[in-house]
Amino acid sequence: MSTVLEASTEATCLSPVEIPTAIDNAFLESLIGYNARRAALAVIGVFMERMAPYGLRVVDFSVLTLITHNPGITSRQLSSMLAILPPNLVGMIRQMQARGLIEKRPHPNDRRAQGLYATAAGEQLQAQTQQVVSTLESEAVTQLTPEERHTLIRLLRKVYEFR
Amino acid sequence: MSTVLEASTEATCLSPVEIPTAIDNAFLESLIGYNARRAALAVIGVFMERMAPYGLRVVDFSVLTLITHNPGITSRQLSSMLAILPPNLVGMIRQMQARGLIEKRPHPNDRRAQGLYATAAGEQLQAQTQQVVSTLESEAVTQLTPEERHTLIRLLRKVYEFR
DNA sequence: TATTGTTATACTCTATAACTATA
DNA sequence: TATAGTTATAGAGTATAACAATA
Repeated sequence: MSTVLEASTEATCLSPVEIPTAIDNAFLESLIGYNARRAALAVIGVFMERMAPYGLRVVDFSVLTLITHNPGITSRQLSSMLAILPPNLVGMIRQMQARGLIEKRPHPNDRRAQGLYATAAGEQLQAQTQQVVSTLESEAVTQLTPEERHTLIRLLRKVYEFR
Repeated sequence: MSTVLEASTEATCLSPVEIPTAIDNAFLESLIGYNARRAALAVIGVFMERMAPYGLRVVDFSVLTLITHNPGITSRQLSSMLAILPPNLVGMIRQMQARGLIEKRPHPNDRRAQGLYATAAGEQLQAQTQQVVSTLESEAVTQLTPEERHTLIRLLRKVYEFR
């Protein structure tokens, strides 16, 4: 994750032919999608750094969190919630199972499905990393007042819930 | 691009073992990064649909826009601005060149570098698609007042500029 | 010695088709 | 006939190493 917007500042030569040194990025910067993406990348970048020691990617944390908070959730439900296609969940789940973080149990009403449950180790790791994420969240919005933070989330929801 | 958060609503069976039907996603939804990412994905999803007829992806539009607004910009500068690694720009630039949208000219002061310039066709396509993007932006934030839109962008900048 | 643009390549992420067992 | 989970695989996106030409 690198700094996205660093204008080159080599003020060495003023060429007769116009070669830009300070870049005009006004239009892209006026777009919600552009700014939302940059903000997400910035936060998620730090997120990845902090999660790495625990061997979790962002998506792993999301999966483990949803399973912990929703014991018995199915793979299909995870797929819907996180917009991950079912085939791409198989490996993640298998890996977390192999690490002893989660386990599968037969679904009581549907023998096709399987309920997913966090193990004690999984719950512990989730609690640990949730704390890390909460701390990061506080830091990331240190520039924002609590009210601004609330406003930001409310406005972001408005943007993605209208579709 | 699918709906990310659709709680399964099969109200058929109330099982004795607790199998969640309405999913608890409260923690993830409380995170700036999560909401920013969802908002970005929502807007960019529509973005992709609208750009497809012009044969441009989001990144292509960004590149074409920066070249149009900064005639003579170098590949290295694009790389910094858009957080795209230099090797991954080569193909894009070659393709846009083959489509007659941009052209390369020798850099006046640095024979290693090349200035990138939009052709007449490139400028026309950029103007067309910028209009499409502006329209989309208006629609995407139709739920927001102009002031809210301004606030949203200001707060997003605060989040990603603090690093 | 450092930088620009490039090649080749590897790795990750995401998407599609098809199968099985159940519903 | 439709759905849950899975396999295999294809494609897109992103990353690193190394090179020639030039600074």
